[in-house]
Amino acid sequence: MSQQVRVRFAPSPTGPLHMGGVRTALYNFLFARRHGGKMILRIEDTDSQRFVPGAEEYILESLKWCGIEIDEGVGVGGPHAPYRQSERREIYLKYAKQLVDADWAYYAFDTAAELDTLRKEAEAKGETFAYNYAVREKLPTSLSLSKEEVEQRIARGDQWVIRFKMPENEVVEMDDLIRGHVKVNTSTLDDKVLYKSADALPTYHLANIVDDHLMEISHVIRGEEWLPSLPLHYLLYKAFGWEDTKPQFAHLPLLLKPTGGGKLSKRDGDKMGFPVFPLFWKSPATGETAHGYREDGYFPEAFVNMLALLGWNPGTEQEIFSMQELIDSFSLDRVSKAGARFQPDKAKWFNAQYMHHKSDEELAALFQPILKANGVETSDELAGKAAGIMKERASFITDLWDLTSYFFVAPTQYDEKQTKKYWKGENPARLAELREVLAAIDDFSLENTERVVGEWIAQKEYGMGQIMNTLRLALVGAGKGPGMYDVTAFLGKEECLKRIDYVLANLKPVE
RNA sequence: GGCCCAUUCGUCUAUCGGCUAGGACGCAAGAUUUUCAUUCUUGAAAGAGGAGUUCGACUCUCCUAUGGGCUACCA
Repeated sequence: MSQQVRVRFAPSPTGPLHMGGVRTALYNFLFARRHGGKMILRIEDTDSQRFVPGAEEYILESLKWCGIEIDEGVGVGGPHAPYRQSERREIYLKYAKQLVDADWAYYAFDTAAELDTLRKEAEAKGETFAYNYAVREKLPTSLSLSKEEVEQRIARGDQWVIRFKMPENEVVEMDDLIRGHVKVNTSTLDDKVLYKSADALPTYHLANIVDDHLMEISHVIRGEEWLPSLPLHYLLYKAFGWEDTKPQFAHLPLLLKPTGGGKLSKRDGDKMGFPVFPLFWKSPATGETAHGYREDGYFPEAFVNMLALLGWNPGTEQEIFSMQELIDSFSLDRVSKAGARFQPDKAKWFNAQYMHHKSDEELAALFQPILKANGVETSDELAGKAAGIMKERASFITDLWDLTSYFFVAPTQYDEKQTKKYWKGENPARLAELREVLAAIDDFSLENTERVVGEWIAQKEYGMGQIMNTLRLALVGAGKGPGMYDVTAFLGKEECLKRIDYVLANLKPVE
């Protein structure tokens, strides 16, 4: 790449950032890092109606959690500040007027209500209303009105918009890094609003092109939903005379629902029990809440890894990637063209992989808050040890409590099935015998206990399964858990004997 | 309706004209295991349909079908 790579992630703060948005941000970030370029965060808050308080903070926190670093933009500043479009409003009018002066745009005075009736009338006749070359000179615009009237209307405070004057019957030829060559005839396009006087703000199209130009963006990597407006954007670059610095475009495939049709939405997550947002979200307006990957026990590395492989592949059979490995292998030409259906099972699998490879120390740090929430005060060492023993069986950090609680809290209730199966016949008496065997052991390490008990069972010719499961019932309270000697070693001699004594004294054998 | 994009196992995908179509998730069976998992082995499972180009097409072209996106003074 000859010029400096500068990419941007430009979300609109209209709600929590969707995981599809996170993926777009991730691909931008990977591309920037891969090419030694800059990642810019621009907030596109040009819709004053849909602004949601807290959404911007949510976006920032989400990116941070994922390890997507911003080089320039909202939150960090930079040479092109401000990076919030609402703080750049005075910039856009000048450019909009420049387009009017160059006859690439015009003023339109229709009200929303008037346009609405025009649309309805057309619909009634089985047609579709398009604001384009066919009607713009028949409607109240600066193309049909006299110069004086236009000035008069503006002066007296009539509301107006500036619309792009879409050429008639021209073919726009575009190149997309993912989709290749695309052609569109301009007659199928309409005169998009670029600027609205009502809130003195541009629309997406104008603000986007102006800012990308001003911020020297080299590559626009965004969702496929923007492909239909690419011709407009191409024409805008042409109208401004910026064609030689026009960025390259890459339109990403969409993330689709796990089942059924359409793109992934919040509702799917609620229905099928998986998050569609990176972080927990509570709507300030409605109080509605939504699950987040973070709170649901996902590791950010796993979430990012899973997201990266949804629509991109490295061309090898590697599936587990650290962020650095993603950076080293990412390339736009290995992004697929078709939409990718999101699969919760695969996300879970990725998380389990990371879970299995975490060190005891890392797990301890993540597990401690959960232990505390369950009223357990313990050392990081023990928390990590318990987590380490059981991590192979867990997919999420949140699974760990169910898997390890008996390490920290002695059972007082005993699983019915396990009790029925093993707390009968000779087993209670054998457990009493085993208690004495254990009591005589000095070195209570896993290996030694295993050896001593093993020899005892062999010598007495007892059934291994009966003995071990009875012991499991006493120590764990159920038929679950890791290897029995993992439990004895963790608990220690004193606690083991205590739990056995409790069972011997309190649990009534079944007949 | 119009415009645009897409189409390989159920799902994510590999294949850039030579294929016995590979991997992963999930599923099934088996092995391991004192429990539950993990792990390992094996298995079932795909080129939307039709024309063309070619010695040869999953790969190229066209048509059809299907899916998706867009069609706001929202992004």
